[in-house]
Amino acid sequence: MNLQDVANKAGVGAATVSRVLNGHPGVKASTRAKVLRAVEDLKYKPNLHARSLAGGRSQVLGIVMANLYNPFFADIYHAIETHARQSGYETLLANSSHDMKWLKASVHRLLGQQVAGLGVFPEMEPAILDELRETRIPVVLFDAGAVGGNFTTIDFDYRKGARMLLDLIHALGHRRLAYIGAPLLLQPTETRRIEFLETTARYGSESLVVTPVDDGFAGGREAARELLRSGFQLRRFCA
Amino acid sequence: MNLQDVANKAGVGAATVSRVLNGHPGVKASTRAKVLRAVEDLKYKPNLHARSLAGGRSQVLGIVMANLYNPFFADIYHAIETHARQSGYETLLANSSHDMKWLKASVHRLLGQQVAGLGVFPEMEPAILDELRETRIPVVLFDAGAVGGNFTTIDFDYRKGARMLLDLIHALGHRRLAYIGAPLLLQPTETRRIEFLETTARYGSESLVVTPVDDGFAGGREAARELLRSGFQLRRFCA
DNA sequence: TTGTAGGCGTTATCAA
DNA sequence: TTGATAACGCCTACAA
Repeated sequence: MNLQDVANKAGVGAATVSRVLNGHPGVKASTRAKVLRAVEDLKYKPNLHARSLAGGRSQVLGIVMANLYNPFFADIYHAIETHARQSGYETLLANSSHDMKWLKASVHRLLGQQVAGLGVFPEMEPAILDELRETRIPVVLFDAGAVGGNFTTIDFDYRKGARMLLDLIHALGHRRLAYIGAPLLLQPTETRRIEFLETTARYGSESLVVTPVDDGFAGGREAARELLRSGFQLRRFCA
Repeated sequence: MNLQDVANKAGVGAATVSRVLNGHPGVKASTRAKVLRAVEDLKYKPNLHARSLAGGRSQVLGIVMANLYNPFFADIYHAIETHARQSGYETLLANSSHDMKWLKASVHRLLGQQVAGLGVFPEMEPAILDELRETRIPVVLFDAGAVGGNFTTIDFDYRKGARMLLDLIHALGHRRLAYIGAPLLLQPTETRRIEFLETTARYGSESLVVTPVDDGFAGGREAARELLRSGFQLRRFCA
């Protein structure tokens, strides 16, 4: 079931069908109608592979995430998708669960898919970064430090963010604080942990740091249990 | 940047490069080495669109989810992806945020992508279902009732599940129960709500049903607030 | 063991 | 306003 079939059914040339399907101007209204009816009748669906092969560039953005479990990343992905749509882009998700091998494979797959741009959130090996730099396609990195060329990066001031949060918590009257950090010792986690310790010390608040093994719900449970064992009762909730 | 370039660089024919890349047998070791070196030198990445156009079949499964925010669905997607990988399949995600228009578009996109199979989790219009039935490609539906042909469905006994949960809660000694339901009045939600009311009545437990407007974190907060306003204090946590 | 050529379904370029 | 026809990059007989 291809373009030619539709063209035959409508009694026109393949090029005309293509023009109608892509909204090109200069097609007589009656011809257009014939084509559309044939498309409808045959329930024709264009082959997207052929389309992007012939067309050249695509309107697809490749997104690589480490862990969609994490609502934080799910949130980011959702935002990206929404904005991409508004700008007429599709979105292609590839998640490599904290595994460098899969990450590499995912990036290569996305490149093979001829994406127009790439957004990468997990930490990357320098080798892949170099490879990406040579592709010349726009890449947005997350927390990757200073970069240039076709690279853009989204960086955060984790230290400041943590301090603002702790100030708020202190202002709300809380004096006994616990910090649950991600299991992987990434730079952002470390930074937040340090800020937590320094700020609670400055306030003279009681503090406790818990680092679960798992980066997910199991880790959360584990951390909560350890917290309770350590004497952090949740009295505040009980009025 | 294409097969022919690699072939030229390696001093062989395009077909040989293709054979090497696809692990076909019957290529002299020395030739294979030459090709691989050329691939490496040129940092060649095969065009996946051309590949699946020429190759015909694809090893890609299309998955449509309503809401990746919801950890339940994120979990399911993750499981699908893991198992698909183990069976040599890629996974293509399309999420249509509870919007029938996007759902339809997503399904069409996936079909255009020539997926080998489809997994659809949001509820579908009968029209799309009919369309899918004619494509002849295997489709797995979620809670879609009895189907046949190329359709398979995963159904749940929500009633029994709810009862088992309530029995457990009762056995643990709880006598004051609240039910927070999804905002959309889907069949499964309704079924669970009814079972909740019947079982709590049977046990003579105190019960309350809350239905937030939003299907997400905001809805959860809303529901929790309403719960607390209604006198459901969380005393059990305070020993 | 390797190369040549035809075809996959679409878009784009010409003529007509 | 249309219709052939040549790419697009790859795979796969078929030959050599």
